[in-house]
Amino acid sequence: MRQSRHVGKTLRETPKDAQTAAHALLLRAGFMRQISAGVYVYLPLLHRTLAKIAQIVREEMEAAGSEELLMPALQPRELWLESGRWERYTAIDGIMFAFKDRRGSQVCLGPTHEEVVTDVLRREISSYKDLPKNVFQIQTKFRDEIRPRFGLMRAREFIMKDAYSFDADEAGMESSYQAMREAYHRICRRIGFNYREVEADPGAIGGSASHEFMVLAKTGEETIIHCPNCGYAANQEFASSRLEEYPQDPEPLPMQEVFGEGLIGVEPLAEFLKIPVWKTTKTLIYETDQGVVAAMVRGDCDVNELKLAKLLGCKTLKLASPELIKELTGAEVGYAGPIGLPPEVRIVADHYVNNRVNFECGANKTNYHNINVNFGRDLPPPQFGDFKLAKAGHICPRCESRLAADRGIEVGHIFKLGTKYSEPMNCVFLDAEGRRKPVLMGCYGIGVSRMAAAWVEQSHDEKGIIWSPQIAPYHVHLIGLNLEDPTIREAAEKTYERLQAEGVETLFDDRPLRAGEKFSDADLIGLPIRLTVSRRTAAGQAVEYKLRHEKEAILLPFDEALVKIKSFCGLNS
RNA sequence: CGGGACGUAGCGCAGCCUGGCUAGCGCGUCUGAAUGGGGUUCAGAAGGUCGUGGGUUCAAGUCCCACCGUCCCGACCA
Repeated sequence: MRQSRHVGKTLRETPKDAQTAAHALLLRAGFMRQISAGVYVYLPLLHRTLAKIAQIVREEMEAAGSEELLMPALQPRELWLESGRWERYTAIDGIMFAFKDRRGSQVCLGPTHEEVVTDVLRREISSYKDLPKNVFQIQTKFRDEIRPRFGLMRAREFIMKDAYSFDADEAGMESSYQAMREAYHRICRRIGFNYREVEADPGAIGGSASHEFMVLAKTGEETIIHCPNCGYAANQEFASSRLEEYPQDPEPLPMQEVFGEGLIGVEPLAEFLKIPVWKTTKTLIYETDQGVVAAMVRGDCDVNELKLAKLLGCKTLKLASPELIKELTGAEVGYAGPIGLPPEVRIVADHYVNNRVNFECGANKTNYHNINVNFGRDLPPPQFGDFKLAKAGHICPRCESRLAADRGIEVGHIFKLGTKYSEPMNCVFLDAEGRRKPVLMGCYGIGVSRMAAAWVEQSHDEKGIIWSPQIAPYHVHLIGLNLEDPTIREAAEKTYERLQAEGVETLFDDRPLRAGEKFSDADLIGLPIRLTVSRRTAAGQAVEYKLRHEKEAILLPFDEALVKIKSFCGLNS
């Protein structure tokens, strides 16, 4: 492509809305433009990169036995009523674009395709002989995000690859899942990501097991908890951990109410009471769709709200308002405790709240705390569960090492769905004994557009993006300098022609600009190889060859440069 | 959804508090000249419904109201 005719000029200044490096660079380098909140135009350069990512994904999916199809983005409400997800996606979470068509039928723009694919496949499958099946598509998805953010990272319209597997039994589903999992590793490796696979929560999609593929980046929205010793790794919202336990007092002491004015937060409280932080207790008041809940965690911990919601079996969960807290506890925020709450408040506690002798908790009275509290004597033991938030420094659930934390960008997520959709949607088959059984499903997503952003987040310097040859929009950025000189112009044109003839994808900067501007643009756009043809090179039939991630350029005869280019980009000679 | 901020030329901003002639600046764009391997220099020029609608006023980019749009923050505290 000739840059003189290319759409997507570079910007000298960073657009003010750009928050992350990837967002800023993709805008500045002319890869995309924003159309509205969370909605972007993929300009030609980004379009090419997306196509390359999609192609890698496609090849690996097909290699793993999946078959490509394309389902509609526009979906009828009926299917979502069948699966039972309409309410959650529209009214409760409000994450789905839904509206009425001209006849008054409710329709939505698909944020995902479990319903449609289940509908499609239930018509295909009637016998165990029809299984297994595996289909995928690469398509635009729509999600009315609460807060679109960071450009392509959290957009309202984005490109996703989603695959779905259908099996007759557990073993089949397991092997489909493992095949997809391996394909995901191959995809991440081919693109060249520095990534980690982690255990994850099956969440709203549902199902029994789930893994996420996280690209490691400081600006990642997810926190990964992992064990440097045994390799355990999980999304923080799903991670387990163990806490250090401490020697307990030999005897329970009398419970006591202590005045401590304005002690907000466990650190100053522990200091004031002269007790270790682990003896303190946080009691958090939550409003849920099933009433008010008081959740207790050890003072040095936080609540994992996802785990808490699962334990409670509730659909919605949020911290109570200060007004409600005052009403229920009779105290200002900061002094809630489990003793003396109204009977309608359900009390639950994390396991690590238990097995402590003489612990502290709020007294439900402004400025007062109870110390030397003991379950059984001072209050009935509540329901216990595991809902503390795992953190770096906690003990690994699988070995004795300390956990560490990293930030990551979720680019892939795979789920074992089981019969979550096949059962309500009646996607069934007859087995060899003639018994009717629901199909076992799996679903497997990859954020194609998010991968592009994740790459930039992971691979850039102060000058611009650094693409790998695998997903770069073009292999070579050919810079022509001194083009007003006909001899040089001809040399540059000829170089361009030969590169194209050899199958090297080339962006040819034929614009009448100064060298500095061209080199700056080249660095910003970040194609992996830069070739320069100029007064310096024209005489000797040479070109100047420079890799984006290296500092020095070298002068080479064209044929030698061509060999290097092909080998660097993995092109056949 | 709650809270906050912003909307002035293609991009980034000033002007608004304290209303007053032809609304400025930098970058970019166009013309000319010089320069010619890391955003060079000089001279000149074009380009704006001041988000939209209403109101106050002799007078509104500036004050008031509504709407639209964009961005940021949001429990980590018991």
